[in-house]
Amino acid sequence: MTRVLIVDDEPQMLRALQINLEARQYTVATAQDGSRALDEAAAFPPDAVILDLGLPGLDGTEVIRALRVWSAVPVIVLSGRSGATDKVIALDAGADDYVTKPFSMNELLARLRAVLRRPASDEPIGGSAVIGDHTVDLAGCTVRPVPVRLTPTEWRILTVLVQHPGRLVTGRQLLLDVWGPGHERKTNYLRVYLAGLRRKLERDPAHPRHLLTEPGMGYRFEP
Amino acid sequence: MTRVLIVDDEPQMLRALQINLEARQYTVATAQDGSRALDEAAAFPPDAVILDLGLPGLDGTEVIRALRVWSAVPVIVLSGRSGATDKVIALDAGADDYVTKPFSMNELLARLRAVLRRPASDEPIGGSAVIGDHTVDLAGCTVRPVPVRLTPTEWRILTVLVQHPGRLVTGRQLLLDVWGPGHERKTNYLRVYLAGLRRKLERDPAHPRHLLTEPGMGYRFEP
DNA sequence: TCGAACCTTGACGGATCCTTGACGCCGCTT
DNA sequence: AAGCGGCGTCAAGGATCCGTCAAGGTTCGA
Repeated sequence: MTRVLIVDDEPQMLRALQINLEARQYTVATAQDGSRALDEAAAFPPDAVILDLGLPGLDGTEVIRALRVWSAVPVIVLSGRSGATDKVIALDAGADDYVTKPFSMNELLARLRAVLRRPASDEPIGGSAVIGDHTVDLAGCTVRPVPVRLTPTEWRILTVLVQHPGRLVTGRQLLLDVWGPGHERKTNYLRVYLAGLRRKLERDPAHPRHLLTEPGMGYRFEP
Repeated sequence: MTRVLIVDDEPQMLRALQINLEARQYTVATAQDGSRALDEAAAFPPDAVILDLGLPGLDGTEVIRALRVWSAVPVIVLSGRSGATDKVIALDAGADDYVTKPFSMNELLARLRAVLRRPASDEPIGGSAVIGDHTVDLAGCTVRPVPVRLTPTEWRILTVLVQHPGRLVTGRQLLLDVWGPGHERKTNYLRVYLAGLRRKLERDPAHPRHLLTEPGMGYRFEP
């Protein structure tokens, strides 16, 4: 179920939004001022936030900035002001969209669908993976129980693969993440380093079970 | 360098946007109609698209849908219409933002920064479908629970079909999306690859239930 | 200065995939 | 009944991609 946090100080607006969203099967949480909104977002991380700018106490822009310190949750700003500078300030503070009152409920819902459509970016940093007889710890850059020495480039490649377990990673994506823009064509790098990783980690490097290759597509880490 | 593709049929609007964006160090590509925009986006994938809705020929909404078949690039729609239904249609077609003319250049730039801020998702669009005993995951290019290996061309065809569930996709459209312009006559490709897909995914390849042929028309994915 | 570890680059055989043509089946038309 | 076009199937070739190896080139510390 998709959780939406609505922040507004006007009870009737809050209620109207809540009814409309719940009718569309969203789970709704509400807050009437900025600090309570931050508490609520921290306690139960929502999938999206609808935020009125004209809040008592903490300014709406400050709420966005505070949220953005630790969360990438999509934020749609509601505001009575239609001035361009207000929009610029809110968007640059970290808002994803800006809707001017009065607005159409259908438009707001469409914009909500639009920001929710983007891939949820709650991917954790680090993690660990089991390959053959080895357990690799990405955060600590260590391999247990038998210590195996990996080069920096090998670590970067392994990190990208392990952070998308079971999913295919395009050769282009891998080259982009590890070597940066401008190296998308050097697929031979990947061949060399994947061979090295398999030789060091796989039980049978000739028949890998975890660091798989998808011909023509890319590579995949299979847990 | 951040690449932005601007699509507008009015030369002066095109020029004004280009000058403003280039002054902010963006790399700008332009197109004056929908089909050229799609060609340009396929040849040099941009990091964001600014799209005028009132295009000659191909409708702006259709441009978004065609883009969304294979790309998740952020799209900001420009439009002279401020009606709520127009916004809803464009946003649900896959647009990320909707700006009504006349607009402030600073606001547009702020919205551009907002859509570019989200993690670079040059990954293909996701989605999943059930075919026979298999569940195909387009985002991860995986088939569960029994792993099935599909070739790159098979994935591209399946992506186009699954993105239009229940709807007919003409052979021409399929050839255009998968092989690009200039291959519209090679319908035998489709026969070969559809046969391969059915052999790998359908329970009874001789009597397909999900990857259907509409004689004389094209193909259809039936969920 | 030297050496070691690492990164780049090229070449080659083998595996995989794409393309192409041929053949037979089926439904429709003549 | 014969002809025709669209479709499914199959196999062979050519093109492309991948695994492997080895030889420089670079960086960094001893």
